[in-house]
Amino acid sequence: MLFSNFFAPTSKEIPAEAKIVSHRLMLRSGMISRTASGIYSWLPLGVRVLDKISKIICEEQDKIGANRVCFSTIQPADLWIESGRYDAYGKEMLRLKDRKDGDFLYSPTNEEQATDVFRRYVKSYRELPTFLYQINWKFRDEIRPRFGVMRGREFLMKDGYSFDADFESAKRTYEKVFKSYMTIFRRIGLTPVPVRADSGAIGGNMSHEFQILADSGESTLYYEKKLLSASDDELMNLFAVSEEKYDPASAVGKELSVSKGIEAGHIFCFGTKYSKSMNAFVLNEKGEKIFPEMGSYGIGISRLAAAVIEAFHDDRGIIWPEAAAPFDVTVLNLNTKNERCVNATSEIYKALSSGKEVLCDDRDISVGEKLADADLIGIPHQIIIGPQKAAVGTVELKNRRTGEIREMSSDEVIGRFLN
RNA sequence: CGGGGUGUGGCGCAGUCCGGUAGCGCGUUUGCUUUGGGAGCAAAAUGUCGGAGGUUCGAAUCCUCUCGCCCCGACCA
Repeated sequence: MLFSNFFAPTSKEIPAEAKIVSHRLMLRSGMISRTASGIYSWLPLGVRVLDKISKIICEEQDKIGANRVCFSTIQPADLWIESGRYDAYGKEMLRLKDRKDGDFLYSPTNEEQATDVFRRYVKSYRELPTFLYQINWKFRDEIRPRFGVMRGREFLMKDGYSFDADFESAKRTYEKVFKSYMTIFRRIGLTPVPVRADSGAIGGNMSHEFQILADSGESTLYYEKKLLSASDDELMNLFAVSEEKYDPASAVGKELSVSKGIEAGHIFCFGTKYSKSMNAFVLNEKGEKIFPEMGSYGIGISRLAAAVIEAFHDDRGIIWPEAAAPFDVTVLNLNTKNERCVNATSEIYKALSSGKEVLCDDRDISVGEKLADADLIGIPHQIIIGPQKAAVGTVELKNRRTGEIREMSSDEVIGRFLN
């Protein structure tokens, strides 16, 4: 992609509305654009990040036997009246009417929808466990949206729903998801802290939140110091809670850390609440009705995009971890009128485009502006082509993460990325 | 919903107290220069001052109502 052809409205002005660094950088780098309070349009840079994160999530969910679906975002009220949540959900649910004055809603979560699909098609215990997930936009009419997409009203969430024949099986599924989530966050380059949580409106008795450590986080976490180096099997049994559940008496003798965190994921094992209320059953080997033990599992993808920025930035801009980066590498031609620079840029750009996502800055603007944009957008690797070095046949490769700059020939830099 | 702010060219703001017909910086456009860290010079364009009503010879400014947005609290991925 040529920068001259790329829609990324960058700005050096700090938007007045943005109070936290990720929100500022998302606006300044042209990732998002505000439509209304808590509602954002995602611009090309932002969409690329959402796609990168989504891809990792899909790969890891598929590995544990989850099936990707896409539920309707508009749902009839009847489904929610059946589960009892139509009234219980309150004003956070956006309610709509169609032309026939029928009651609908924009889904804030999908236990009902998942249970409805399940009960229509799954009739036998032999088909369990069943695991459906989707990546789709949700709407919750939050009392107070804030911090950009960190707490938006409309947000992209991966939500999964599992159906197991009995509690033991449901618990195994829960543990598989737990590990899958740890892998997902780590692949994105983040350090997740799983804490025991309340199950809130979803209901149930087993629940963990996955918190990303960040000073701007809204949750306060208390957890055993050794948690950050524990294996996944040990993790579930270590002491880690958010502030609301923290009771100093239960932590005596444990060496605790206290940090702020961003809740990026939340998993629940809640039993038969929905299968029973919605009459979703299968027959067991004796021909008896059984109501599946359910779990639901969410990751806030749009929030995660912001959380990654909270975790990885400096005073110049974003520093994307490779797994979430909108492009793999950016090629910066510092002088578009210098023949050597133009040739080297074109050669490198063409070579890398076959195998990498490359953003090539071919704009005829000042050097400082290009470098500033490159840092602001924060693509992990920058290939810098300027007249001084090009004259001796070299370019510079800068690692945005470490700041390290290496001089190498065009061929070397191409080889570095296409090996 | 309660409390606190705020709304003025694309963005950031001044002007509001003390009414007199809108200004600054950035960005944008054109030309020239420049080219290794948010360029220089010159010229130019862009505003129904959030909206409605009122007071007045005259309203960004005063009054009434209204809407949007931001921050602090309860809720959540």
